[in-house]
Parts: sequence; structure tokens; C-alpha cells
Amino acid sequence: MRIGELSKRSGVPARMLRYYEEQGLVTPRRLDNGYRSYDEHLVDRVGKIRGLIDAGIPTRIIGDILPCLDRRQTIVVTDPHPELRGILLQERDRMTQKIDILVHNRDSITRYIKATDSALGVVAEKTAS
Amino acid sequence: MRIGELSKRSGVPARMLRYYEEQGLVTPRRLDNGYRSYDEHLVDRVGKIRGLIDAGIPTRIIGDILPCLDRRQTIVVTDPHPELRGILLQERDRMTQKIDILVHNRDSITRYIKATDSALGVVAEKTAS
DNA sequence: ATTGACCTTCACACTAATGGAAGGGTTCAG
DNA sequence: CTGAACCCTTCCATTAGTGTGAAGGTCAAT
Repeated sequence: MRIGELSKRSGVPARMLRYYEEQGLVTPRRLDNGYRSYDEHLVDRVGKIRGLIDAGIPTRIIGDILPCLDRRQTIVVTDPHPELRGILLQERDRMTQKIDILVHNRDSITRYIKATDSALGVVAEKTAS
Repeated sequence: MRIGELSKRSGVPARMLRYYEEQGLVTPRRLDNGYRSYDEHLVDRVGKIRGLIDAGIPTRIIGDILPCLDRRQTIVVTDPHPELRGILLQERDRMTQKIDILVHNRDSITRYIKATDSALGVVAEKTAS
């Protein structure tokens, strides 16, 4: 498919799809006329990319970990660069840390909402009575 | 305490502490000589701020939710602006979404590491034999 | 009184992610 | 053939988060 369709289907602006290509995250083929041609499995890939970017992972790192994220992957035993394992471990820990922070703060927000709700509920009851 | 000490204790560069102030996230008192004076509880606060920024939450939003994050808070029934509840709900959902994505990808990475490890383990065994 | 370690503001600059416009091809439908 | 709707590249702009440096004030210790 061409960039417009991928953009529609993935919800990612075409501008960003070109940017991801520039960053080496997706490498569409080219048609004879120079148009980008994305094949099906890239829909999923850009979905992952968006998710990770939204979650605060920079593209530089996404590029490192993306190849390891595909289910049904052929494990790359011929490791392109040997520091990969270290990078992955480190990045996994970073993600765990982010998760913990997000969970904690989300729960705080939830508690806050509940508290205000019940407080207002009481007010509503009182004013209603 | 002054900015240098807070910086050391929180691990956040003084430059950033001034930036957070500019963004309205912390409002230190001022000494007679113009120096910023932070009191104890702000150590915690900047910790939260850093965590949230690292997790990909923009300061603008942190400013909204920060007041709701303090344990031992006085619930602000006199709601400064009435859209707050909506903002909080929306932001909480965003955070949940981020969490899900992070968890999913972190687990993928973990699986990948395990897979390569055991693959290399086999190789090591074979070469060792 | 000078030195050194703080602090102040202001300003310039960089990166990452994104938006957008300019100028120019391609394709297709009418 | 012409217009609409795509696509291309290149360049410029903006925002958030940072780093860094200049020019200067404060203060404690020598």
C-alpha cells in the first residue's frame, strides 16, 4: 500500500511515516514512480512504534529493540553488535521503572477521583435532602 | 534548602529546577538575597516530576495532576476549574494505555533475552563439549 | 580584601518530534 | 486535456526538555 493508506489505517500522519523512515524504523520499498510501498506487516510495526514513542521511548532506542519485538521472529544469533544484550537489559529495566511510576501515579489519580466523587456525592445528597 | 542542595539530593540539575519553576511546577520561596529556598517536602515533589517527565508526561499535564498526587492531601472541593475531573479521567486512561504498551513490550524484550540466552547456552554447551 | 563556592538572570543553541508550505511529478476520472 | 487527489523532496518553524556560558551578586573563610 502507499503512504496515504497506511496513514489512514495506522492513524499516523504521513509526515511521521516519512520521519520514521528517516530514523530507520521502517524501510518501505519504492515503486517505479518513486512512491513508497508498504507491505501489510508494516501496519503493525508502525503501531508498535507509535505506542513506544507515546510511552516516551526515543526513536533511537526503538530502533534497537524493535527487531526483538516481533513474535514469530527468527532469533538473531548472529548478533549484529555484541552490546545488544546489555542494551536490552538496561532498556527493559528503564521500562520497568517507567511502568512503576506510571502505575503509582495512576493509582493516586484514581484514588483522588474516587475521593472527590464521594465527597461531592455527600454534598449532592445533602443538597438533595 | 537552596537550589544546589536540592539538586544534589534529588539528582535533578539546578537548570531543570529553575525550568520546573518557570513551568509552575514548583514555587520556592525567596531569601532576602534573592536565592531560591526550597522546603523539605519539595524534594519529594521534584522526584515525582522527574519520574513523570521521564515517563513521557508533559509538564503542562503534570501541572494539572500534581496537586492530586500528594498523599495526605486536602481534597480540593472548591474545584479551581470544573473540567478537572474530565482531565483526570482522560489522563488516567492515557497512563493506563502507556502502561499496557510498556508492559507488553517489556515482556517481549524479556522473552527475547531468554530465548537468545538459551540459544547461546546451547551453543556454549556444544562448543564446550 | 581577595578567593572560591555559591547564587542570580539572560541568552543562545541543540535534539527530538512534529507541522506545514513550496514546487513539482503521477494517476485517474471526466 | 484538465482538475483532483495523490505522491515526491526540501526547507523552515515550533515545542519541550536540556546544556552551557556570560556577566554579575552574596557570603564565608583566609
